[in-house]
Amino acid sequence: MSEKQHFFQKVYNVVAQIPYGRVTTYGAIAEYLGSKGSARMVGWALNSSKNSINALPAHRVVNRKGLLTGKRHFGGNETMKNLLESEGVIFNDNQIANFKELFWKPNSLF
DNA sequence: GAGTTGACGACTT
DNA sequence: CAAGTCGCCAACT
Repeated sequence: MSEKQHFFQKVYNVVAQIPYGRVTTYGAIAEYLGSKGSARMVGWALNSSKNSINALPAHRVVNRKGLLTGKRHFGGNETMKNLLESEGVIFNDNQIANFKELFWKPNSLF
């Protein structure tokens, strides 16, 4: 297992740790991994995860604005938004209204 | 093997 | 304040 895979593995690990009703951002995860600017890799990791047997709560990962940019990868419908709303997340159109409150940072106690 | 894309983010104009 | 550009690194064509 190379260190690159560690990057992906870490993403899986962090995303899996996101508490119910909480959300995080790609950048926060990337930063936690030590590659602050590689938020795209986090997205790639999730993209790979959907192809894997991993059942990651990727719907809890949004961009820094709290926008569901990845909803199109959930089948193109509002599955992502629906799931989050199910967890008590308040939405304003496609943006999380109380994003700041729900923001969960890796390395944070949960 | 080289170029393009991508679930982002921060900086610059 | 809004839009454009660059950087990040791996995967896909």
